[in-house]
Amino acid sequence: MKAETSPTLPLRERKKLRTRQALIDTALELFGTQGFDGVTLDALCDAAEVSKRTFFRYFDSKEDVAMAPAQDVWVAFLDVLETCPADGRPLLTLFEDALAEAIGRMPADGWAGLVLAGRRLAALTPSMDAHCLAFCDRTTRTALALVDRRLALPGPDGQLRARLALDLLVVLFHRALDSWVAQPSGHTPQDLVRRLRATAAELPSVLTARAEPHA
Amino acid sequence: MKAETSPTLPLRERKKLRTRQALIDTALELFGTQGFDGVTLDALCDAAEVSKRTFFRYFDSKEDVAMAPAQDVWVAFLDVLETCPADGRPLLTLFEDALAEAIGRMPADGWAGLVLAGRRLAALTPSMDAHCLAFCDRTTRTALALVDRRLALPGPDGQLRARLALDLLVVLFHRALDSWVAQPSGHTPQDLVRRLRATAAELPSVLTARAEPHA
DNA sequence: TAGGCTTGTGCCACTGAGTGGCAGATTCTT
DNA sequence: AAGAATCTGCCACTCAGTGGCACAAGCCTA
Repeated sequence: MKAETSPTLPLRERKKLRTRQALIDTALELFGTQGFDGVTLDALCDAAEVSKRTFFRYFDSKEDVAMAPAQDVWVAFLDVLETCPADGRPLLTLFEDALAEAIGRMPADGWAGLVLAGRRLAALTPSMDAHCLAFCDRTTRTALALVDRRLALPGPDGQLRARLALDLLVVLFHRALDSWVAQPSGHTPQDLVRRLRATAAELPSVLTARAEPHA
Repeated sequence: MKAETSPTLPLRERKKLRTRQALIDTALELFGTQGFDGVTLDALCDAAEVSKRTFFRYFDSKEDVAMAPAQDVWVAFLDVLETCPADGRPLLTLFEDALAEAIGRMPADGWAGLVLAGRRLAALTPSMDAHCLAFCDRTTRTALALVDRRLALPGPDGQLRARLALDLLVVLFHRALDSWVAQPSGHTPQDLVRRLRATAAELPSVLTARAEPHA
């Protein structure tokens, strides 16, 4: 990941960004080789040359640092949602488009690799998975409040429908991530968007799909 | 919650069930009055008159004990899914029906109250929410494996569609729980099923619902 | 009903995540 | 250059969760 920071930022802010990024990089590196539970916070802080106290000024938990790149997408998503045109698109399409754009905004050079590392780790570490799901849930609630403020949700169940649409989006994103992570190579943001679209395309048939017993 | 246990069970098993239920009851009672974080494990174990070591022989974590009643539904769900007829119903309907039956199997006398207490707690306690979501995710995976074994999932995307259907079910259940918890009274399993059905009925319109900017 | 056998429990010491407080260092402002 | 604001390091602390071992309670034969 590039450590390059806008030179307009004051020195103090640049240093903070660098420390943060250093923690993310070394964390994912160490976790990747020794496993999440195989690395104590003390060891991580030692490697990153910060005190444990400082670590917790940047991240809320040990899990947090490994999920930071993935969380960036959702922060961007909220930002897109805040400013995107509220035309007549179906709500779910609007959300999909916003998420696709948010993914597109991610830095092209190191982000994908960090997300990949984070997801692979989450697959092996229940507590990371839990934190990830909880984060998505919180983001969903924030997004709902945002949408409720900006848009007129029609009908008495408008709020519920919007919430369901957001829940659906989260589900689609996770399944898209699954298949994206599973592929052997070509882990680009663009490819992730492609998989998101493909997963979304399955949705209508999910509502009606049938299955027969084995022959 | 009834402590009555089948008299056919050996004494040792009956004792275990009683200890387990005592832990659940006192936990939800203490958490309810002093908050999840306001009660240490030592205090809880002291109140339930067991050692901390014993607590962890019954539950994997402090969060676990408060979620036990809610988890029972999903255990029952897997059981229903294992034995239900695999007729031509749409997959999602099949899942819905199975969950409805699982809810119906819950004991009528104290279960609803415990789930209610657990959910209210989860709304205030991020770590409980996280554990709950993670548990549902794990159950989803187990269910998928089960379905894959029992049913012929058609097409190359059959697996994905089944997974999405299960994800949808979990989302529907959570939204149903939300509205069930929000109502002032009448917290019965039957009412929860009613709300699950009502939420599911919204699903088709979610895929196409639109929203306009505020007037 | 006394013997061993299995299984559950209590106790204790330990690891590791996360927090509060304060003193000292670094950056910003004027 | 000095003072204000902010960030960091250090240390002691709480509490969740684990491993190990001795003991006790239910179980099963003779």
